[in-house]
Amino acid sequence: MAMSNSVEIPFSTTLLVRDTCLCLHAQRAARALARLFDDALRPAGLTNGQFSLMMSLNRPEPPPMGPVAALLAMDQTTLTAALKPLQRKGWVSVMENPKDRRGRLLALTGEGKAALGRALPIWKDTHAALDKKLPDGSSARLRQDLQKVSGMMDGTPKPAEASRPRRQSGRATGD
Amino acid sequence: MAMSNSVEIPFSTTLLVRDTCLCLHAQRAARALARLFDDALRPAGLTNGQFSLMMSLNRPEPPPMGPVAALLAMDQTTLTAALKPLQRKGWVSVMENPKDRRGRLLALTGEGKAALGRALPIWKDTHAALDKKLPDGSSARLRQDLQKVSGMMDGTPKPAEASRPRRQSGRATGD
DNA sequence: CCATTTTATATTGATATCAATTCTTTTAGT
DNA sequence: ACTAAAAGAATTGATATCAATATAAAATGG
Repeated sequence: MAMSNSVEIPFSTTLLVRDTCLCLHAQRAARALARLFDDALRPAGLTNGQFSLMMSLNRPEPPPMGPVAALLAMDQTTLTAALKPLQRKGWVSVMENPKDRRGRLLALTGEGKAALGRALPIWKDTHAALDKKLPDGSSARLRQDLQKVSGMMDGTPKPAEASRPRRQSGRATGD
Repeated sequence: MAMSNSVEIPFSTTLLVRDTCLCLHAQRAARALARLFDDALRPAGLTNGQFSLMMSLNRPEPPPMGPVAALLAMDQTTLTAALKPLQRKGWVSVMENPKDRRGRLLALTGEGKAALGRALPIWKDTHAALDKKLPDGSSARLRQDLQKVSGMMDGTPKPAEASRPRRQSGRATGD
């Protein structure tokens, strides 16, 4: 009598989702590429994410956190957390912005630049090998398409909801 | 004697990496898509990853863990961890395989199927909206290219290294 | 049948990710 | 200046991710 009415989604639907879901495909490819670059960069003491983050800090002027998080399409709190191990290693310095004491300015240290310099040729080789393994033109096309996707969701908050709270309602309850 | 010799990577290199790194582009797009689907699926009490995982369990026969992890291109230990909250919710059952008592068989419960059924229309709508926002043909092309990337790294261990240890050497030491 | 190896999964520890919240500082409005 | 609102980050708590390792059971080779 329990009768949860087991809605029985057809297997064909499962196959459809499995084959068409862009989000699933993106997560899979992201995991696979992360492992590829993590393995390659391990001798340099960096993960793929740390490499990208540190490279994004290699600028003429130390950037504040907000724009860096936006560039990497990650939550600001994720960036705060990601900086911790890099600060501990002495590769990144986080200093108060004298012009706005709420803000922080992020900069590579000398050691950080050296580590990044050691990682760079590994990145070059790994990426070149990846490019070569992909069918001609795939690489550039994929890059553009991925950029479209991340660009679609970033800065442009649809009108009709300007300045919404950080996110809608309570977290998933899952009764 | 410290002499870290601050290798000064040119800013142009930073821009090159930022613009061409497939791994970075994949991570950004994956994060953006994850947020999109997480937000949409929240009322159903699922994240995008939980949705994909549960959908992959909607089969005629309960699969063991290995193939599911491979399908999702995730580490087996990640799958073990990902199952925990779903088991707690009573949406997925993990049972010992009577044919091979090392293994586990994964199955959706009735409640799990019901939850997945509630999430399905949300996925459909979200994905349709996403497709519509992408330039014509981008969606299918992106899917194919992503599949090539994840497929490139999965089952086909190059010869000349058969049965390598789970991963090469020690973890990144950092310095 | 027993010892060795291999296979399937779990555990531990570290980092990554994000929602919700809090704290501080700045900016706006008066 | 004073107050209220907004902005930038940090913290907390939960899940995700993976390397290294451990455990158990099956397969394999005498």
